[in-house]
Amino acid sequence: MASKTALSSTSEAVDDYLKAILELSGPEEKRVTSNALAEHLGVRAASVTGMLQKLASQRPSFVKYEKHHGVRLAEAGKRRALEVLRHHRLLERFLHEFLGYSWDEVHEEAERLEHFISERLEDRIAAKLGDPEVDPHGHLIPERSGAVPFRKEFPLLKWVCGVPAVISSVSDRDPSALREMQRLGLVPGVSLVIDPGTRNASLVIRIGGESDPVRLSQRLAGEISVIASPGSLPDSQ
Amino acid sequence: MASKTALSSTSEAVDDYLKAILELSGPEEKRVTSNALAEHLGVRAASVTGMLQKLASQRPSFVKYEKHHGVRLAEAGKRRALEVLRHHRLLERFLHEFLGYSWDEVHEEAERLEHFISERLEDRIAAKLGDPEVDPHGHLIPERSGAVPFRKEFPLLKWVCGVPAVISSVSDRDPSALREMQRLGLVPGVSLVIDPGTRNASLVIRIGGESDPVRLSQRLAGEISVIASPGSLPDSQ
DNA sequence: GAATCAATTTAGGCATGGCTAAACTTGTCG
DNA sequence: CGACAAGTTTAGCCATGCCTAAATTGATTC
Repeated sequence: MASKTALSSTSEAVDDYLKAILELSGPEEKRVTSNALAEHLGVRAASVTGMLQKLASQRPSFVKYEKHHGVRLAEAGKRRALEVLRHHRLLERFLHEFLGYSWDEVHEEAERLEHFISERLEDRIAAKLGDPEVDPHGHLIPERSGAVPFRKEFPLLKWVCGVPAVISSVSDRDPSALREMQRLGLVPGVSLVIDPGTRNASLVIRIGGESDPVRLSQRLAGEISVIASPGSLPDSQ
Repeated sequence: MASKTALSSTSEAVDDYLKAILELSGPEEKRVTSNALAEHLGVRAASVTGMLQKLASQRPSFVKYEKHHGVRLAEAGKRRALEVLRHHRLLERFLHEFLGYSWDEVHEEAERLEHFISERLEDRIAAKLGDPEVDPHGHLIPERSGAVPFRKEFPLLKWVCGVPAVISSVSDRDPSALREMQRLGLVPGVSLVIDPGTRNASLVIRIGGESDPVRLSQRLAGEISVIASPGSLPDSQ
């Protein structure tokens, strides 16, 4: 490798660590433990420690790391993590919209390519798509500037029985779950209500305006996030 | 890395070696020397030796390598090299046609992405483009099956003065040369004739039907390949 | 305050794919 | 034949990023 972007370039592995920290630290930007990272990334905790030490000691530093007390993103790390996340979501949308990829196929391809597309390609794809705000799973696409769009959403499993909700997003990690959701019509934008017949292990819901209740496994329900159905709650202002 | 394609997967580096051997060995599949590979790849000869030993000792073997006597592609290596080359040329065409990339911008982006696109994406891109036969620089795109299209073409520098020719392809490696060629209208499909006024160092040509002669630096002329203008030579049969 | 346990870090290794410096082949010329 | 130069290979080193096994630390709990 002769001369890339020179200062503080990132490898695929580094990208993956930064993305994982971004995701696991959540909107409150909590510290993330080595173990949580190890599990999320599918590597051993000792490998995580090694990488965190390297990321923390670089100039500019990608993470703030305190031994035995977890890690959080520093400015440069957050910037790169958001850029890669933007790549991922733009790619998913592009593959879906222009290349006939199905809902459950986009994630894997985007996961590989997100590390390697240039700023130029990122821009061309965004332009071709008309600067979209969400990916095919309903996740918000970070802006080019690094601004982070935010939307308060709730796990379906914690939603209140009887209150109408709209699916805001679904996890993109499990293709078979995605196929099942598509079969049931559980896609972002669809409204539903949790039925009183619900037990602990699984959820009974009514989808859209339909009257037939559907039983949802906890595994599937756990992949879905919702927001309040517009108009269902008085807007407090 | 847990479980990829398992048997004989390729790294970016391996891909680059195989592509380089394919290119340098030419249609006659001559043996390629370590030095030639080192120069082409921008690494030291010692590094090449190490890699060739590894490639030759794998099962199935990617190359046939004899110490001190160069290397040639084995079956598996040729298959992978052609696949990567197909990726490259399809990507160039796709970036040019669908994403507004200019002639001189496509190579760099395609060079990075060619290693990472799946068979599925390769197929979708090919379908979207209508299974094209050439890339934006006029190079033939290998078929999915691994079949190698072939066309006898000649370096413009070795073409005969006065005989009409058509540009069949131009090298994609030098963006500034490509911009200059585009400015002059020297793109694949354009016809030209070498003028008698030609000296050793540079070429004088007439482009298309125009009467104004143009002086071409040897550097630029060296990037251009031509075929006989249809009808200019009696078809011997 | 000490024992214990889980989480975490250190120590030491492995594979990949570069590098330099030093040896060794090969082919050519006298 | 023999010597030399160019080309090639070997030997030994570095960085990345993963691993296992063995410390170590922090947070209880008595």
